[in-house]
Amino acid sequence: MNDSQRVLSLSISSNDVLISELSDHLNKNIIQIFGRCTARFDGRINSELGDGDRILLIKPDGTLLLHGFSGVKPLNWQKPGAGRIEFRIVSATDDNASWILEMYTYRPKTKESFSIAFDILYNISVFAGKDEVNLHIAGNEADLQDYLVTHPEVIEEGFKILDREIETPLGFIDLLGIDKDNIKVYIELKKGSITPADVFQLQRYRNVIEKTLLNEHFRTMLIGSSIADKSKSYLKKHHCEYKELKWQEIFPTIPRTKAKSLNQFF
Amino acid sequence: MNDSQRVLSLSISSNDVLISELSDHLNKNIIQIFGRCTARFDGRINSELGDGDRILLIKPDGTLLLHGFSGVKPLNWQKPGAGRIEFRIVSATDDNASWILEMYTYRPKTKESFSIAFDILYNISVFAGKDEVNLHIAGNEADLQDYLVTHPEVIEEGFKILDREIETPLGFIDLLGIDKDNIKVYIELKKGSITPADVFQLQRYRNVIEKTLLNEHFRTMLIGSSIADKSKSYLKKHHCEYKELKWQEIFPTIPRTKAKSLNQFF
DNA sequence: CCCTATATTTAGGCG
DNA sequence: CGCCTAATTATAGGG
Repeated sequence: MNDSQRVLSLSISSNDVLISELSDHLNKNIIQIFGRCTARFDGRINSELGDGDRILLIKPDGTLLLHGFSGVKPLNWQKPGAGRIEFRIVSATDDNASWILEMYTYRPKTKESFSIAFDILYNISVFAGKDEVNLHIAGNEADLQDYLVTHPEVIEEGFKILDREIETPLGFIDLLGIDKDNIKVYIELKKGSITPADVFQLQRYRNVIEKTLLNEHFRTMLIGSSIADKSKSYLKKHHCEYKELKWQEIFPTIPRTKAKSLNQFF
Repeated sequence: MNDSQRVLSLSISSNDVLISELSDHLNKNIIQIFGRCTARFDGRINSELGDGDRILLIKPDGTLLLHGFSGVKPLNWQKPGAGRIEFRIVSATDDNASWILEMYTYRPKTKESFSIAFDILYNISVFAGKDEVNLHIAGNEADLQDYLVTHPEVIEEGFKILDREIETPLGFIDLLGIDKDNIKVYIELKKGSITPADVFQLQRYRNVIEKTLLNEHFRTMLIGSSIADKSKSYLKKHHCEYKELKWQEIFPTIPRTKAKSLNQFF
């Protein structure tokens, strides 16, 4: 398929041809249907979507995305792993004057069914392409952990990291360090805001470590970029510490490749 | 705009016209660009996306979605709330033989920049439409909570609900009930599987309630659809209970409206 | 606006 | 495959 054939606009005038063409492109190319529709999803939840103009994307792996005119999340969707996607055209009225394009699929793994009914079709297109998905991400929690191992001084002066991913009976603690006074410090690391769940978790770990270390003095610390007052005082009350690290300020930007002329924007 | 004008395919031959047309449709209609591109996102995280064929959707509210050929999640995206989206065309080579379409936007609230560079454009389309988004969902946790309030007998015979959303020093407990022996039961409700975090949370709450109720006997219970063995035994060890509710079986299906002919699929 | 909690979370990693 | 956890989580709801 050369470049001029990357995009195909399907004719919506002939019903039989349309259904057969859609089937041809399923699991090969992206099928896109723009029209007015209703939808229904049943499975993990039941949802019913009233009339509206939407864009349906059907990816080659079977992913279904039904997008409205706002927001990041689709109105309805289905993950890959469903059975074959079926199309059919049914009469909307007794006199066969108008038609409805229906799509249906069922995903046995999660017992989910998803169906859409278009009563107006504005456009049906097919997109052919290749994408190796070469996505590099820098700055996630694992990267932050790496950074602290090589830059322990941002935690405290004279700080040293002894180990990471320390196993406890309850799971793993991100980091074990030692402060300038040779006191062990167990650290739970969060990229963003500290949630009550994080606080509970650290408190649990503290209880477990207490039993392990017996009378040895030690510290437990949550590192994150922000915390609610309520959580902060709760932590303090339970002998846990909070250290704020605005990682967006300290974490290095990934080196820019000469990504075409993109960087000229900056 | 009548139906025949819902979809517009922009000509990609004239650079100046293209940029001006794109600007015209921004924040009015959905702009869709299908082409070969690279992308870069900086802000909460830094990401660099290598060459590939993708579909870019720009919604009227400023939402940006860059989709590849598989999966539910976009490869890159940006939430609404960014500044104006800018387009420009730059020369890819010294002899001006080929061009690159660049898109850039910055979201001050989260200090995020997002840029995309298309070196091949297969298709640029614009979609006009209206969507009131009439989405009804049944079966989420709030519905399950409502259901238990009116059907407490599914928890235990002779059970009664006394209160909901009980405040603690850190967070809320979903339900407070009383069993057939007049023992108070504090309940944490989950739609799906119980996670270790849920278990910690309930245990914490139990400790807090212990101090409040002093010598009064009480029960604490996690309700969910499944649990790992490890969590189950941990719960038991800490005098917390687990009650399994396969809500998908007990929760009523939402009544089907005559959604065109959709239901004929079932 | 901050804070909290849910989600058809999705997706990845490990045992 | 189940379990666990991070995520540019997104998003809604409450104070």
